[in-house]
Amino acid sequence: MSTAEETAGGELQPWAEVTPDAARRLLVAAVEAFAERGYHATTTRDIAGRAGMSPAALYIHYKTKEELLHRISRIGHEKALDILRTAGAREGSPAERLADAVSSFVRWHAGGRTTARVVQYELDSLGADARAEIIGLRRQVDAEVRAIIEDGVAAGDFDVPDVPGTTLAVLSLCIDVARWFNVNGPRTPEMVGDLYADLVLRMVGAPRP
Amino acid sequence: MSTAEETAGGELQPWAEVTPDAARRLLVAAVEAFAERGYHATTTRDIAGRAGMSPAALYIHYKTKEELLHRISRIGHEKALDILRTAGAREGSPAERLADAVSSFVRWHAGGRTTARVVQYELDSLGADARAEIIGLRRQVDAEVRAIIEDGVAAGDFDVPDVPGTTLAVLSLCIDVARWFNVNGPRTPEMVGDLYADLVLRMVGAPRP
DNA sequence: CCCGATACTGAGCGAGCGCTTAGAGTGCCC
DNA sequence: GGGCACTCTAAGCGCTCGCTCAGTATCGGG
Repeated sequence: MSTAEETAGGELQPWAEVTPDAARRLLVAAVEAFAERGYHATTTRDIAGRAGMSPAALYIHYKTKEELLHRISRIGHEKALDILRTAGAREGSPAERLADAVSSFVRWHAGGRTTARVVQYELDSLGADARAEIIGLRRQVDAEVRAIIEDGVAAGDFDVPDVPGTTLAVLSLCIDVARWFNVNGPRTPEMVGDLYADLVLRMVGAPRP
Repeated sequence: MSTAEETAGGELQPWAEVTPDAARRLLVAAVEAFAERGYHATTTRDIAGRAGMSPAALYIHYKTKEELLHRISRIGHEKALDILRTAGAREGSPAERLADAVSSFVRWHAGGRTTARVVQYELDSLGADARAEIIGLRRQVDAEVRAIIEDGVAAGDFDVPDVPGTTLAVLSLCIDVARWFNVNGPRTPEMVGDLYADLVLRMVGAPRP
């Protein structure tokens, strides 16, 4: 996690766990292609081409095209959950923890927009079994954010009439960053993260710095 | 606009302008199929089948499959813009107008989730020319919301450090409703509209009722 | 009563899809 | 140095895609 792990897009590579090297290259190529064109509009020939291999090479490392999407989705959701768990478990007031969770979650969606797009918007392209597994991870993501908001309400720091609804809105706001964020736009991921943390603290009626 | 215009899903039919009848049936079938499976995963045979016609019948009324998406997208964006213009032009304080804009915009995204999904998430499936036209409509949508927020800031009713960023966040929040809203879930479109209007007033630091 | 215009169908074309298979190249252990 | 496991390619199979076209049913106007 210490050495250079950036692509041309300035995106961190959380794919170090994928081995061997050829399998990782194929997976990274698939992430880029799925993010650009969508899962169904991407061909296995396109993925293999981006990885500098023949179309048949894909099937040495993955059983089907859908298995690629499944692995991308699971690793991505685990990373997102990890980010929220880290923010939720840190020391500090509920407001500080919520601001940390939102800003880091948003930074991940903006900075790793290619990955986040696939993770958040291609869920319906998975088969029933794989989709059910991913939905389980999403429930854990939801629970993580709700727990912070409930802490703030219990501590009297937040004013939230509808905790489940507000949790949903906060997550929805963060996730949609992957749809509109433009790497060549005027905002850096850090700027959006700070703006959104402030907006979310307003939404829960927390005292802001 | 007065008589029964509801589908089985309880969704208003804004497709009265599409004639003749067979062309409208094909377009409604395309909206449902695109919303369920996405544009690229939908076949022309599927669209024609849902409309109770042969695959070839589609090409009597539309030149290509993409023309169907283009027409759906344009009509949908015009409807969305119309909703925001109506709310923005009504009488009342900036807070009342913003709450009205958000709640009606959200009701449209939740109640007409099938249409909204296609309109908001299949933009990239359009060709360059059609996409450029739709992006123009989106800019007008953005301008409409920003104008209300600017009015509130000018009147001293709102506290918004970053008007463009907050406008983006408000629209993003509303649009993402089309992704997660579930017709069989616990919330009605009206409940989500009210919740979101309140959350947005908090985001802009407006006095709330 | 027939005629042309309109709306539609059945059959199918060329292309590109996901995926398979036979075989070639490469390195490692004995 | 020979055998073997692993990795990759060239070729192509069966299928479905978007779309086309010749032909049929229907119907209002003369």
